[in-house]
Amino acid sequence: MSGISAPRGTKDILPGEVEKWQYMEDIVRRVCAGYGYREIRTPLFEHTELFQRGIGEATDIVEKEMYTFTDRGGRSITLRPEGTAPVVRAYLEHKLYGSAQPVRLFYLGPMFRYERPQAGRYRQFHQFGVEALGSQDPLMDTETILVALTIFEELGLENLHIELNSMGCPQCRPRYREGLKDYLKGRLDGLCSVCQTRYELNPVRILDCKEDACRKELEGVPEIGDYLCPECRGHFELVQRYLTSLGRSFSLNPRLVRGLDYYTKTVFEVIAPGMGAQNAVAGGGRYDGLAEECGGRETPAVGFAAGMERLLLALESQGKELPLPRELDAFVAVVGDSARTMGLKVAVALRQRGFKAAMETEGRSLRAQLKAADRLLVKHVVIIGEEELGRSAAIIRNMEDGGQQEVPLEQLLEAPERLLLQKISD
RNA sequence: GUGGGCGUAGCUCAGUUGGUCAGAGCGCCAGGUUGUGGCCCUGGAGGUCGUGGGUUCAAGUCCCAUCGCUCACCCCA
Repeated sequence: MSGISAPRGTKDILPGEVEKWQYMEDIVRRVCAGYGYREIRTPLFEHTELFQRGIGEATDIVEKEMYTFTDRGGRSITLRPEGTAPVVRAYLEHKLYGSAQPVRLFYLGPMFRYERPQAGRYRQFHQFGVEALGSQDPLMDTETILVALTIFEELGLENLHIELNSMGCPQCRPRYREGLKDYLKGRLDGLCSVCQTRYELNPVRILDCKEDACRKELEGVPEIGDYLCPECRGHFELVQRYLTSLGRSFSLNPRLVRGLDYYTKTVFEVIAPGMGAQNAVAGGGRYDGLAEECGGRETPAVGFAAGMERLLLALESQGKELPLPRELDAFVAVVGDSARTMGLKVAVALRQRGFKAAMETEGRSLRAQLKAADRLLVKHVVIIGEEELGRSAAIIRNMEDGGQQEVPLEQLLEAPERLLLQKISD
């Protein structure tokens, strides 16, 4: 209603909502740490070139979704649309290949893509992700998938579906690409206009097209699985075997291609049921060629990213309520000017003892103060009025059961924990 | 970029074929209880009816434009 609102595709996360985010972030950090991953924080913007080279010119992200601008120094800058390229850049820039390999990293934060917003899609959205750099072991592919699944389970999500595919490597993917083009050559007229341009630029992505016409032409399309070189085939089989050995179910989807060019070998998505169009809560895979593409040494790596808004939506659609703890341990209510000073002392003493405590500042009636405390979901109200002050005492009122008792001020100031904790455990 | 739906108090919404239509519930503030929350009662604050044009004696109510929100397509988190 007032003049300025948050920009399209962005939103404020207000108290009441932000606690859910903190809860989710805590789980992400704890699980990642439990797998030996350490947090990395990269800039929110990078040189545009990083994403152009890393993600690939022919991708939707680079073609039409980046927030790119020229800074005052004439540099082309882009708000990060994803987290992997920046992490790889940091790994190379700080020569992390010099530390013990593989390097396990995770990140958490906002990403930016210029798209039309809709349910589960925003222009500023939040992802967390992990990247394991310096390992070509299929066990590492499995590990990153496990990290994702563990986090989702800790959050309480159920019935998640894993889709797996292999994109091959520089040895075998070109052969598949050619096989695909051979198959499509006589069918170009039947493809949508977008796919006709993809034919030359990035034919593999035609597999991913949802147009009916294209799907029809693709009915007998060769699958990459038939073209994988022995190395890629063996790698993919091991990833599957490791997952199976842990009792993890998944399905193979030969059409799973992913929108970024840098993937090699394993790719996967995690799908949440019942979420409508935007049902991919996480996606990732192996990207053995990205570091070289960024101008660095060859570095095999694998990782994934998960969308936090979508996870919250998935939790909501599954009826999972995230725990919302009571915010304040105590509210100090004061009646009369002289009580204000003592109330201030009491509030400070409570906080020094580790209690979360707020106090009355508006000079309202006791009734109004209790009403306010009630709405703040406070466990206890400490009441200090002229009468109590005269007796060097205060009242502690339990807002959950309505019970209250008068206690000496001295005790409240020196050792409040017994008074409040005793009440809490009741 | 394409297409559909919607824009009336903080929130959820009523407002019949244009003529007391500027309202209700909840929320908020205050009082009833001059020192005690949740229930109840009373009162109060709060809206250029998204914005700008147009039609009309008269427009939340019709028309156009515009902005915003929302859902879907493409694609992705």
